[in-house]
Amino acid sequence: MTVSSITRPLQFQGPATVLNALRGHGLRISTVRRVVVHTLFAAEGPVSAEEIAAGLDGDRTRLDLASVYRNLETLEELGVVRHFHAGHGPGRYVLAGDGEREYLACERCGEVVEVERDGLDVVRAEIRERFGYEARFTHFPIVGLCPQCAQGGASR
Amino acid sequence: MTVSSITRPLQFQGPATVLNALRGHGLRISTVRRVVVHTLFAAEGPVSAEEIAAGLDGDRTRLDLASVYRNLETLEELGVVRHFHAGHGPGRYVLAGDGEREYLACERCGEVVEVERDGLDVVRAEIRERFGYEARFTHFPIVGLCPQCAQGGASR
DNA sequence: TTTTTTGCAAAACCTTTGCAGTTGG
DNA sequence: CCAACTGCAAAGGTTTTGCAAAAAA
Repeated sequence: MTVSSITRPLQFQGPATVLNALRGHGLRISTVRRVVVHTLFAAEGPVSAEEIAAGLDGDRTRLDLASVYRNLETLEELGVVRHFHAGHGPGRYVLAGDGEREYLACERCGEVVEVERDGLDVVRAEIRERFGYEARFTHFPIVGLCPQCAQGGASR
Repeated sequence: MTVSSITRPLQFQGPATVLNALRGHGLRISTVRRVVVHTLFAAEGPVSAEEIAAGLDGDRTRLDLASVYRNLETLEELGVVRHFHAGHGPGRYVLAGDGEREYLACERCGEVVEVERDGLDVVRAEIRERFGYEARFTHFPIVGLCPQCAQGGASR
């Protein structure tokens, strides 16, 4: 579960920015909220609710999963966070803020690579022309085999 | 949940062909098995295990869901069936047999269109060149907005 | 009769929800 | 103080699994 070329959001440069935004919306800064936000900033890429609950290093007192999900939902409504589903397994959450980044997920090893903005525009255009579909890879990214797994053999 | 341009598999032309194949593998032809196979042939496109269990017309005695899943797994191992995940909700099962057809799914209305074989080769090539990823749309199809929903406004 | 398959119940996994109690402002 | 938030427990949706009973060959 590696993630490469992760860039930082522009709109929210750090936990403090986000917490301020929350305050601005009449929301409160609870301990859980603070930890969730900090964890998202500390993460090196998309993380699951479970990873946030457990703490990225497995240390720290566990957060309640339900509270994590509720917080992620709140943050998503504010445009601070978004999530996507890459294959089976739990959803993955990332800081949003500087546009809708897209990902390619490997269905064998779980690796997720971030694609630079507009990287899939050509693909989207092709699909629009041929099928009339408006492909959106932000919530359901493209799944396939990463370069390493593609060489190594078939899929699972 | 409409599906257009569905073509019939080549390798297994009808329920009987499949049942023979099953027999050939030392498997037994139970009532449930027979019904599952017939339902797959009667379906006009990808169907969920639940739809198979309930019967396409909602009539007929319900099949046990666990048995349906077990049968689908068996049929998948034999290459008779395959399934994919289009967005949230249950997996969808289709007859396989004449190659890996691919689908485009609408994340708003649930519509699934079948893409003619090789229809996404250009897209795959593009992704391979740019990112080194071997995209596979057979198990996790492209999700987006169908022409109708794309016109109608934003997504859910 | 033997081996496969079923039916039911339970569980696993991810996520949401209800509610009483706690906490932030 | 009061609304927002938490923690826990329960439930919802999809899929899997265990096991004794039933059915296929």
